[in-house]
Amino acid sequence: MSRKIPVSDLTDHLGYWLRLVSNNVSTTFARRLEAEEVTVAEWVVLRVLFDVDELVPSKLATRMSMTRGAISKLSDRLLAKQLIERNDGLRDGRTHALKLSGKGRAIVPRLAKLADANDRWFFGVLSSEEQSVLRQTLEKIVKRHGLNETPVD
Amino acid sequence: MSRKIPVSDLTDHLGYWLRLVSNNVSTTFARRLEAEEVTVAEWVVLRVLFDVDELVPSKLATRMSMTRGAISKLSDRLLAKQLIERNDGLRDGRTHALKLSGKGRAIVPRLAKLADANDRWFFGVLSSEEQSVLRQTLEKIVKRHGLNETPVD
DNA sequence: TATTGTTATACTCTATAACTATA
DNA sequence: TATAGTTATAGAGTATAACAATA
Repeated sequence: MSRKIPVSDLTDHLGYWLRLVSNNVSTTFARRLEAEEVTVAEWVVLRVLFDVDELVPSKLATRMSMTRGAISKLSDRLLAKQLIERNDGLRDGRTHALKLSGKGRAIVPRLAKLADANDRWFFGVLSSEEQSVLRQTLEKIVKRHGLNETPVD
Repeated sequence: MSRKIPVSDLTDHLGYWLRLVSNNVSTTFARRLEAEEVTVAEWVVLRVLFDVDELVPSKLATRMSMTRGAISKLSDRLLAKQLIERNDGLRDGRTHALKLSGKGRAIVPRLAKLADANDRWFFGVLSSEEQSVLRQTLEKIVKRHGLNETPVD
């Protein structure tokens, strides 16, 4: 008698469902951000700078778990859009500090509202209890695997 | 008196935690797949074809919620790797059927084991109950928002 | 005319590595 | 030497649109 080799289905994996939902949340958020001409990665940079005032590119790279090259291109775009500024007057002549421009600081609260709305829209189909459990579960995975980085894509 | 404008934090959003975990799950899975020289998107195509035997590119595009152009490039790569084959003998002369090659069919069980291992490794930090609840919650979001597509990135 | 698949273009993000300037 | 930032290259994904062949 022949016995079929068991091959798991795509939908057998939690990673599948996570990816399906996460991609949709991020893509929808990206569309909302388009109105402000900002990408998701750019939003993360702006929101981080909103709190810390000044940050050198290498710190930003670590914080966002992106390469220095990627941060360089990202900051180029933000500088071109005049959403951030450079402070070249640091002691260490190799580096410089990135900080929000007035325009950049002004836009962050609007972007935050878009993020709020996006989250509400997607997760509003869950009860408060379900949302709370989901968050705890995700945070547990993050903590157990040491995923401290800020995701951007 | 001045009152600070409340600006939500990145970590206030469930979308943030979802993206953080999902990106790590997918990136880790992508690294495992590198050993078989297959990308995540390619894996999904192979796994879909494993069940349906034959599928035309436009159906695949719908199923994976990718554009026809993207599927075209993806199938080019899979053809070059000889993991799939084309059947050009369809009634509709504009299209053709994609199907697994012998090599492609042989590799799917191995890839499925990699997917299993990746999922176990990531979500094994959760109890069975937590895993079950997480899945139900994600499926609820998918159903409520009509996200029927198979994610690929 | 509409549809299918291909191709071209452009953009974002990823990764590696070479390169310059400075420490 | 090592580090910080930039730049180049390549790959994979996204999207739009033009195009040829066929329905």
